[in-house]
Amino acid sequence: MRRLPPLQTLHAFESAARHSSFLRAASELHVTASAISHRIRALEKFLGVALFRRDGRQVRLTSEGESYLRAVREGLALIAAATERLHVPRPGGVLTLSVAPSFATPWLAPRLAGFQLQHPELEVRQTTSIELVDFAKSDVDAAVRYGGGRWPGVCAHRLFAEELVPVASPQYRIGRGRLRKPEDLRQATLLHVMFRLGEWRVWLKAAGVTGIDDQRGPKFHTTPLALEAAIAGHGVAIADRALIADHLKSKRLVAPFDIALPSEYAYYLVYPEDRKDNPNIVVFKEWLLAEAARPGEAGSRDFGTGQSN
DNA sequence: GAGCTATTGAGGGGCCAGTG
DNA sequence: CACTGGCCCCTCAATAGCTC
Repeated sequence: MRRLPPLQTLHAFESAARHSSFLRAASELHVTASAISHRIRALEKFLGVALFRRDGRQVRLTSEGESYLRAVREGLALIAAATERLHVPRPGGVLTLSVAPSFATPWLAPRLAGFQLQHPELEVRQTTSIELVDFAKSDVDAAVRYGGGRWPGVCAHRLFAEELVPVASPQYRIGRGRLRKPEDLRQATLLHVMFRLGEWRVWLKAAGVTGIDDQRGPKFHTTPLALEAAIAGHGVAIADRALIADHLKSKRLVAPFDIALPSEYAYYLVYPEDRKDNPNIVVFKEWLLAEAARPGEAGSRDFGTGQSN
C-alpha cells in the first residue's frame, strides 16, 4: 500500500505555495487561514519534512518544498485532466421553452410526451408567446420561432418551411354544397389570425381567385383558436399543412383544395450561441430535428439545411 | 502602536464503524 | 435501526512576530 497524504493537504500546499501566503490560499479555497495552517502542518508531519520556512509573517518554500511542489503540481494536473476526460455533461433539471402558439398546440404538444419518455431526468416547461423572446432577460433556454431564420446572437435550426392550405371541417357547407374549388370561397366565412392577416390575400392571389374581400371574417388572436373555430364549422381557416397533419389524419379538418402556398418563412429552433453546448439544449435539439425529419412530417418534404446563424 | 499574517489550542459538527 | 464513541477537520479566539 502506497503512502499518500490526504488530498486536501496537497491542495492547500499547492495553493499556499503559489500565493506564498496562507491567507490568500485560504481565500482561494474558501476556508480560514487557520485551516490552511492546520493542513500544511499535517502534511509536514506526515512527510516528516518542513515544506515552508516561516519568516515572520511571510512563508517561503524550503528546497524540499520546491521539489515536492513540482511533483504535487504534476500529480494534480494529471488528476484534473483525467477528471475532465471522464466528465461528460449530462442533461437534467429544467428546460424552459418559449414556443409560438401556432406550433405549440397542434404540433409540439402531442409529441412532447415522447421526448419526456426518452428523457425523464429533464423537466420541460413550455410557454407560448408570439413575441420574440429576449434570452438575456428571461429564463427561457430555447424557443421555436417563425420567420426568416436570421436573428443576431442566436443559433437557428430550420425545422420545416410552411405550406399554407385552407382547411375546414368536413361538415362545413356553403349554401347547400361543399367546398369544391377555390372560387367557392366567395361564399365561405374566412377565419383570420390577427398577426398573420395577409395570408388569405397571398393565397387567393396564388390560387387565381379574384373578387373576394380577403379581410372579411372573424379574427383570432392565435392560430389554434382559428383552427378550433374551423373544426367547429364556423368557417375556413388557413394554416400550415405540417402543423395540422394530425387534424387532417383524424379528419377533424380537411384541405379541400390541392393548392399549397409555399412560404419564404419557416419554423426554427433558436437558442443563444453561448448555450450551444448546454446538454439540455443539445438533447432537445437532436430530438426535435429528428421529429421534424420523420417521414410524414413536414420535414420530410422540406427539411431545412440545419443552418445556424 | 496599529495593522497584518501565521500559529496554537479549545471546542464543535459531521461522518462512520462498531455494537446491542 | 438507533445509539455511541472515535476521528477528522473545521472555526474561533487568543497570541506572537513582523512591518510600517
